[in-house]
Formats: sequence, structure tokens, C-alpha cells
Amino acid sequence: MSARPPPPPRPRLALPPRSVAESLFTGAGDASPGPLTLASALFPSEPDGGGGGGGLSSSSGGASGASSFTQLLIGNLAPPPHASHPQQQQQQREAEWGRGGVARAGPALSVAPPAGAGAGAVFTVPPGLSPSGLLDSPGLLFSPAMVRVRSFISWTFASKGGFGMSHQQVLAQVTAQASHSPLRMFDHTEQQSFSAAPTSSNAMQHMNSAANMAGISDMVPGTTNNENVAFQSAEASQRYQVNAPVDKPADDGYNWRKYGQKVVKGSDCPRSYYKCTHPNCPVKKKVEHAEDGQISEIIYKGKHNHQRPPNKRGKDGSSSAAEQNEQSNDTTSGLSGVKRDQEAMYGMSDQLSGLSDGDDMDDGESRPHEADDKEIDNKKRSYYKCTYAGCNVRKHIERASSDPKAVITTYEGKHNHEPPVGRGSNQNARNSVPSNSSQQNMQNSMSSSQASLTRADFSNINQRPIGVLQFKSEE
DNA sequence: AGCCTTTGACCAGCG
DNA sequence: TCGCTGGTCAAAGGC
Repeated sequence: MSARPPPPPRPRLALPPRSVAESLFTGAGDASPGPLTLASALFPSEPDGGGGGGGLSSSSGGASGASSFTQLLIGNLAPPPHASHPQQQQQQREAEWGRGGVARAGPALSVAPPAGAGAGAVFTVPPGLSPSGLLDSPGLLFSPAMVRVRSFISWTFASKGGFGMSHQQVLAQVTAQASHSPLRMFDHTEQQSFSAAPTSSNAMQHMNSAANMAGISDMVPGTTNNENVAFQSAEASQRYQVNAPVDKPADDGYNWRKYGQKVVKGSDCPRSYYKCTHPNCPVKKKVEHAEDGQISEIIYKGKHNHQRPPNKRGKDGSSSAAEQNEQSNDTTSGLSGVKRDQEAMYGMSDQLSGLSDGDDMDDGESRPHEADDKEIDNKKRSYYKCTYAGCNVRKHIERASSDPKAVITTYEGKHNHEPPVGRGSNQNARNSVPSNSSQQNMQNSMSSSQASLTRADFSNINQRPIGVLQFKSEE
């Protein structure tokens, strides 16, 4: 009944051992550019010609204002999308799967990137299109590929800074990283926000243009080894997406056995079912692929009743992100109880790590981002305060003792001001928002659970980039 | 040999 | 009750 003729084999690409774009991160064995360097490269602070000053300022001046990752996410947000939105429908489906004891997605998640990713197509950001505009383009929501790109850009943009790099270079990195499957994380509100954001024709055009230039469709084969994995909470309405090898979804550190595959209605792409191989472990996960076969979501069900299996390094050539993260978490005292609980609940905590604080470019907070990894090391248990007058937001950055490259960023408080103009928010996108009040509202709505996205250091190709989203509940 | 994936069949929930 | 659909089982084969 449910069985259907075997679907055509998924397109695969023989990827080169190392892409050019990848080399951008790895360099020639030298230190990779720091987060800020890359981020700045992505969106140089230069006036950037048109687009209303789209680029984020790469200025390191703490008081000069900036946009945090969170603000990037919410900065140009609009009211929630219609319930009929595809992603909401998806969420509903996932929520349904969750009935009967599905573990709710916690605010933390990380994934191991795919083993071998190749360089995808390179796309450029059209002049005048600011990062925010690019990221907030509603159009991204309608294509899994675009979602992937957007999320990736969000992550990349937020986590990297840089100078002296062209848009193309940065975007090449973006593309490459998309293939390298760093964490993709979507907060439900974020999705709603940008999906409902007024469509800026320019933004859309730019986005389409960028997408076309990016060769998104062409990227499909190139990213076949990746998949976007969504870890969603039906209750918390939070979604997390990451890239992971299609054939081996989200190396989260646990061992999974595929026990079924089904082609879901309305899609030619199969849905795979996995069980944790640990004896008596009830955890299952469902992996869905988008119609283009590129993007999928992973929905976890249940809770691991065991420790993550030992290092699999010997098996796949590299330790899983989860493992790395586990150590980080184990040594992280800055994690909120909520986070810990959720991590424990989902058995995902261990997946966390490889954080970096390149995220927020931001929030007008003083930024430690300029610091390279060495500096970060030297700044273990560092505190930063938003420099905006009257704003009491603080950021705590700590480095996991077990992983020199892992940094955990924790935000405390919420900003009582809008992102400083010229940094973070892009004017185009901003203009596309009906009013600042809505933006502020969104910001406020997010304030209770500020997210901190960090990135792993890419200097070591063997170290998989891992993103960590950390929410901190505030009363 | 053990573990995994594949895949057709079966089962249960729902309208 | 029936058909549809999603989820699961389990044999077979591959690595």
C-alpha cells in the first residue's frame, strides 16, 4: 500500500576533496580569519553603494552600534505568517508526530556537518542588497533550497566577520559552508517573522538574483550530501535546521539504524525513519527531504536513556560535533538551567559546541569578536555589556575548557533600544518593514529568549563547524 | 560476523 | 466499513 516503486536514485555528486571555497577557511594551513573578519567580509562596512547602506559595519567600536545575530533575525521582522505557510504546515505535521511523547525541541542543538562537502556554486550579493535584505527576503521561505541558503547565510553572516574580502569571496564561503553543513537553526518566530515580512520587490529581486547567481538549483546536486535537518518543537514552536549528509543524517553522536523509509504524500522524496541503536533506547528520528531532495528535517522523538556512544573518530575519521560539544557543555557553567534541561531532554546537549561568538555583529554591544581564537582563549569567563545608554544587556562569553575552539555566549537581559543605525540592520530591509514598532515588538518578543549563535573555528578543516543556539530564559 | 540499508508488507489511526 | 496515509516490521542483501 504505502510501498511504492523504488524512487529514482538520488543524484549524487562526486565532490572534490576540498573546495576552493573551503580553502578560504582553511587557508594554506594558516590561521583562518576570525569571525568578525569573515562577517565583515560578507558585508563590508563600506558605504556599499546603494541599498541604503546595507552592509553591516565591521567597525569594532563597541559603541558604534551593531546588529546582533538576534537582531539580524528579528530586525526586519514582520507579523507572523499565515497559518497556511508551508513551514507552519510542516511544523504542524511534526507536532503531530510528536503527540504521544515526542520530545520537545529544546533551544539547543548542534549537528555535525557532513563529511565531504564540495564547493557549490558561488553567488554574489548584488550591490545594494544588504545582508538583512537578503536574509529577510520572504522569498526564501518558499523554496527549501532558499531556506537552506537563507539559514546558512544567516548563520554565516551572523557568525563571521571580516575585512578585505569581497562579497563574492564571502559568498563563496557561504556556499561552501552550506555544503559543509554548519548548524541551521530557525526559531519559529524568526520564520514567522521573515515569512510575513512585507515583500520588498527589490529585496525579492535581489534575492532571486542572488539565488540565481548562487546557482541554487545547481547547488542541489552539489549539496546532495547535505540535508537540512530541522529539529522542531511542537510545543516550543522552535525549529532548528542543520545540514548533514543525506545518507547519514545529522551525525549527532548517537548511532542510528534506519528501519524504514516512506514516500510521503505530496512529495516524491522519501521520509526515512531511524531508531537509536542503543539497547532499549526509545529514541527515534524522522528525516524528511524536501522535494528537491536537498533539504530535509530531522525530528527527534523520545529521549535518550543513555550516554552518547564513545568517540566514533576511528570510524568516520573525525569526532562528531556532538562529542566535541558534549565536552564543552560538560564544562560550561554558564548554561542556563533551561538549556541544560532541554539538552538533557533531547539528548542533544552533547551536540552542542563548537561555538563561536561571531554571531552578533551587534546589538551595540561591545564586541569581543575582533578577538581571534587566541584572544578568546585569553578571555575565558569574559563579560561584555551593551554600550547603549541605559541598556543593561550583558553578554557572557566563555570558552569551554575542554575545547579551545568552543566558545559559549550567553546573553542576559534584553535590549531596550533599537539596533544602532548603520550596523546590523539594513536599511532596505528596514524600509520594508511597516514600522519600527513592529520590529521593536518582535525584538521584544524575542527578548525573553535571546539566542546566541556561535560558530566553530574553521581554521582546522578537521574540526567540524558546529553552531550552537543558546536560549536563556528570562523572567 | 556484525551492523546497516533497502524495501515490500503489515498495522493502526483517521476521516 | 472502507480507503488513505503514516509508521513499523522484518527478510534480504551489502559493506
